[in-house]
Amino acid sequence: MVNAKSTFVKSDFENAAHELLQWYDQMARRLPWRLSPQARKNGDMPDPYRVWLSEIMLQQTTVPHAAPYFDKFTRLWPKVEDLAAAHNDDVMREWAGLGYYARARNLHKCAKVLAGLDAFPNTIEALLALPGVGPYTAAAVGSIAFDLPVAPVDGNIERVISRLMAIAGDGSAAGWAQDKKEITQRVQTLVPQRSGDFAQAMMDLGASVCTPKSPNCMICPWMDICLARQEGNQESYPAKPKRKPQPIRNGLAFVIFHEGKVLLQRRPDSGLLGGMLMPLSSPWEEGGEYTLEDYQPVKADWHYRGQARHVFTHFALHWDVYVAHLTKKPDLSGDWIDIDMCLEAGLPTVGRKALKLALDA
DNA sequence: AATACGGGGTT
DNA sequence: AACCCAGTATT
Repeated sequence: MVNAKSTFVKSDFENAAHELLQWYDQMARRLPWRLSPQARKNGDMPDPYRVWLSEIMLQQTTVPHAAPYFDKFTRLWPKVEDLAAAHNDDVMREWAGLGYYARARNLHKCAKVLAGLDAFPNTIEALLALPGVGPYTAAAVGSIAFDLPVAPVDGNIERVISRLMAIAGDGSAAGWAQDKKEITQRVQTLVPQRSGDFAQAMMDLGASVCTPKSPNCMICPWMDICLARQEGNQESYPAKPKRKPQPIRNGLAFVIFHEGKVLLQRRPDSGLLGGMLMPLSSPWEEGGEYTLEDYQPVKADWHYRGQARHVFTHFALHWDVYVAHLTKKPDLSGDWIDIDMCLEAGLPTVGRKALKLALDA
């Protein structure tokens, strides 16, 4: 019974949380949704609404990308009741460009639930019941907003803990699933009294020190106790399965102008870019070939403006952009938006790319 | 367990 | 061009 892993005992990392918190007290990033460790030690706690909002925005999204959206949302809707009272179209428009648009729909749905409650849910079970809140977000909000004795596990913390405790399987999907389970269990054994700061400290460590490539171990508060560093294989952790390459899909975009306006249509609520405004388009199924003749939404004198390229999660789109200036208003459903306003109308990035090509010329 | 679902940064 | 994400919901 003597490999390195089975000899793990809690005391190996007995002071780990304390050492990390000492580092965090000096090095904490200042973020719009965050209370400083000094403020928290004085007994202040953050507004749970702001913590929840930030964590939804930060799902699979970097701090620099999310921060301006957080500022905008809290300016437009300072309290959860304000967000709950907003029109869904406005929420979707303001979210445009952040990606994973189901988050925006669930955010608004969740705000309506929260506005009907007497207090913000403050147990893991109650948080998990909210739309758009999964295991990570429940633990993040629980610890950061309420100091519940739990640790969130996101990609950063998976990496930090897998290195600290040398947790890595064979790199298969099944092996990684097992690793994640073990990481989630083991990190709980480290959680100190200041669980909110501990969670934020691990995120800061992952973001600024224990980076995926070339981690800066020399300035790490866990330098001496990190098992991966003792092995000298920091970068081999975590052992994640390879992602499979994405296929390319082709499609045609149809940007229709009429009397200084452009026609946009709202996509169905579910599925890719759900609920977002976009130019008209052919389908873009894998292996599909679409011709102007067969797929034009209206007979017109179409002009080719170039190809908009965009990478989604599981495929890349090569979208050939055609424009038409119609003198007679076509019989097509959708919203006619002033040309000057259309780039601020709340389009997802791929829609903006196509529109920019169409407006150049 | 696998897939759908954006977008941008780093190397 | 490959890799990395401050994940959740659905199948």
